[in-house]
Amino acid sequence: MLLTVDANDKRPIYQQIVDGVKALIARGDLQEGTPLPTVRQVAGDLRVNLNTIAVAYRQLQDEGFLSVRHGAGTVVSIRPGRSIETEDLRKPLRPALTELILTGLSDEAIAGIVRQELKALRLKGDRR
Amino acid sequence: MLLTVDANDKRPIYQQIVDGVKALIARGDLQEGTPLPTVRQVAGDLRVNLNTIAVAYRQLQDEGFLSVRHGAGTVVSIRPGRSIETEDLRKPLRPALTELILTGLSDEAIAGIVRQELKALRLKGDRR
Amino acid sequence: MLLTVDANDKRPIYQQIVDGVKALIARGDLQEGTPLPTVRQVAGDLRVNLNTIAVAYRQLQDEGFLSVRHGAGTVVSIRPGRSIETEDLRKPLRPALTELILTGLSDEAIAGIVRQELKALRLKGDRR
Amino acid sequence: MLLTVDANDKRPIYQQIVDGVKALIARGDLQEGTPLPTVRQVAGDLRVNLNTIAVAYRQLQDEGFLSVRHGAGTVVSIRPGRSIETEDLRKPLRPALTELILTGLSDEAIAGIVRQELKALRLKGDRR
DNA sequence: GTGGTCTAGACCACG
DNA sequence: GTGGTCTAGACCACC
Repeated sequence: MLLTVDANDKRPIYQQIVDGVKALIARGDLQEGTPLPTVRQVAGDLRVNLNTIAVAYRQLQDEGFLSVRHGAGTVVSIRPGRSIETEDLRKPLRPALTELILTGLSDEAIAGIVRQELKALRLKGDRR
Repeated sequence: MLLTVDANDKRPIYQQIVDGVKALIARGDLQEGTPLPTVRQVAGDLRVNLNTIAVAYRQLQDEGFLSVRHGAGTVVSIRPGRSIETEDLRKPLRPALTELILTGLSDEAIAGIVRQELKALRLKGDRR
Repeated sequence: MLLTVDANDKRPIYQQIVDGVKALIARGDLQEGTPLPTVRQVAGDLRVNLNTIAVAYRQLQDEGFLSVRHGAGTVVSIRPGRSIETEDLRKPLRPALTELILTGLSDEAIAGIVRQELKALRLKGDRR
Repeated sequence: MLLTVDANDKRPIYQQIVDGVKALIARGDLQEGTPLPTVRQVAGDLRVNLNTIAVAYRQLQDEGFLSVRHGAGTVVSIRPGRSIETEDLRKPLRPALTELILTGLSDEAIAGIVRQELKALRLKGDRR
């Protein structure tokens, strides 16, 4: 698996897992139907508590990104389970963009950074 | 008062205050030297405990956005408190952009949304 | 416990904790990865309120000396949080040195005192 | 007068005044018998509250550095009014030295910095 | 169990 | 009157 957890990251571990899986799906590394490692295996690899991984998988399932087939493991499922409002998608962008503005960067410079990040997030197979 | 707190927001109250003040500075509503309302006043307006506001003001001071004079008030102070690395500014962007990608939006569409948000975050003069 | 608080000390309690932990790190008693006692334990040992210790730990985290994991404990983490300018390190020296000068001590005598203090502040190995 | 106050300094204003006068005495710019400007004048020059300067003068008087002659103003008085224990002089040195140690500087390097500072504090007539 | 946040209320230091 | 600190006690998020 390409997942990692960073102790210095301010996000809780379960959130890092959730975001990590989403990133892998977004870039195409994980496709519809791809089986995911078991909770136990991820927990062992990342040296993290079992419950933490279970919470992450549970949230991914709630959001419709994972499909749990009883006795047959977990597979990726692209169809989102809950409807998303664009406002909810824009909100988390704002504090991040505000920080960039406060460093004195121009709108063009910030747009350039965003374009770089988008490119990096879509580069299939780009192991961090 | 230009600050608000939203009970539904997942960020803690003090963080909402911090982000709110930064946004006001970024858009030019608060300029260098502008006095801020007292801790007690903000606390009263927002129906929030005194200490919560004090924590927010303290963090803003640590980051160099406020200059707090003990018995006197608080004023905006743009000087950078700690140097920020661009990597630290890019990281919070990624989960937000990933969510946008997962909705199926194209890079162009996402860049358009970012441009809209940047425009909204700037008020007085779109400088640069 | 190696930490103490002195009611006669003019520094606030949380600052004494911060300085105390830094001193333990500087002398090598606390090394990278060493777990720190929990907030509750320190609070109990020193007969001080929980929040006061939490404030100290938080400041140490902001300065990059501690890595706090939410549900897990706290460990020492030497990585620098913010870059420090030498000028900021020299300033607090000046009032202290001025007081020594005013007692009539020679530069050599003062330098001797400083050397003594440096020796006392280092324990494990006087490296370098 | 050569006194200044810095809003960004963490010390309270009255303490900056106290330290400033002591520094001027230590470097010889103010000598025994030298008259000091009135509280009112200093307050006006520094654009600071009258009471703040009065508190500073009061503390300097308590420590024996100022002598107030009723109706004849205030003059410098080198004989310290209260006995000083060396331990009390060493204590404020420690947090400052600890910070220097934590940056990784060697004892020699730190001693060098101290020597530089001592030299600067003694340079008569060196306007900051 | 851990740390994080918030409240209510108190007292002190500063200007 | 301002901000700074501290307490006691509560509830929540995380592991």
